[in-house]
Amino acid sequence: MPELPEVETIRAGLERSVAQQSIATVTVSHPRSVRRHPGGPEDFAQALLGRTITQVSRRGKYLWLAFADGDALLAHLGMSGQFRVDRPGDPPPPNTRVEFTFTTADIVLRFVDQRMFGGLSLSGGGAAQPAEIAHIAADLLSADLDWDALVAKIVAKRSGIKRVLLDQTVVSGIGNIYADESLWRARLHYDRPANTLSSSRISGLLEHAQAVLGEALAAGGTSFDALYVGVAGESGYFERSLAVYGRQGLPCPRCGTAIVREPFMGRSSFRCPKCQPRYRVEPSRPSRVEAL
DNA sequence: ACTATATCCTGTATGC
DNA sequence: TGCATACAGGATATAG
Repeated sequence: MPELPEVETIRAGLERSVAQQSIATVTVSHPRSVRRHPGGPEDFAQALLGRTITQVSRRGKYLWLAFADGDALLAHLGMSGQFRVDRPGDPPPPNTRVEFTFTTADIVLRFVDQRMFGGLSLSGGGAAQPAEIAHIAADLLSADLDWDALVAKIVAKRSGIKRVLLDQTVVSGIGNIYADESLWRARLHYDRPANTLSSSRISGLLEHAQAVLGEALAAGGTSFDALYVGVAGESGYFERSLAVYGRQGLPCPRCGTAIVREPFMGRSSFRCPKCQPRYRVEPSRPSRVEAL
């Protein structure tokens, strides 16, 4: 599942391949992949012709190709989206949904998406930052992150801490894999209410999350299968560094206890039952009212 | 305002 | 062997 490290790996690969290129042709082979474009697939393709890409940017799990005219092509990979940079004539990978060719580069850019939770859209005036993602918070690797404000926002929430980590309007870029890995490093249970944690504990959790994301990025992301690969089809290799995600029944790398898998928020959560015990509400001590 | 859930989608794995 | 079901989960719409 593409989360921040995977999206950033793809962003960097795209920037190396398509920056300074002008779009020559656009072929949409499945309308769902451009469902957020109001004018439909034909209008989407037509509107992109001749645009020159200046750079490729990212915020959280969104990325966008900025155009010289100030607009942008906004993309989200969803569960299974990929960008592939191929040679013309290379057979298209299965589930290729949109294809681009360029006026000068001898490459074809393909948006591939098996499950089609992802998609592409044209963002008017979005080159610096698309208005469509104004609600997406800064991520833990971004320069404009306000650490203290983030901690304050989290400590005010009553939701389980994992739900908060996954809320892209609080902090962006974290998905199920890195949420579980961060919580394991911080020895926290996923359902512990955020407002039962001290600010320093939350800050520590965020430092762990930042470290996990950075390490995964350095490894090129996490590839479980062919659903996440880089723009040249290469796998990331952070999977071997995962402590808990997908490892139910295997020993916790810290204490040896078997990792468990439990449903939470309609998806799987992985934790060490010994390092990350369920949070118990402190028994409120009988309030002796002195005056009585 | 805040919190939680239903929904979208398809290839793969598992169960009977 | 074949068919049915479960599962993977990011973001959004909707409900409470």
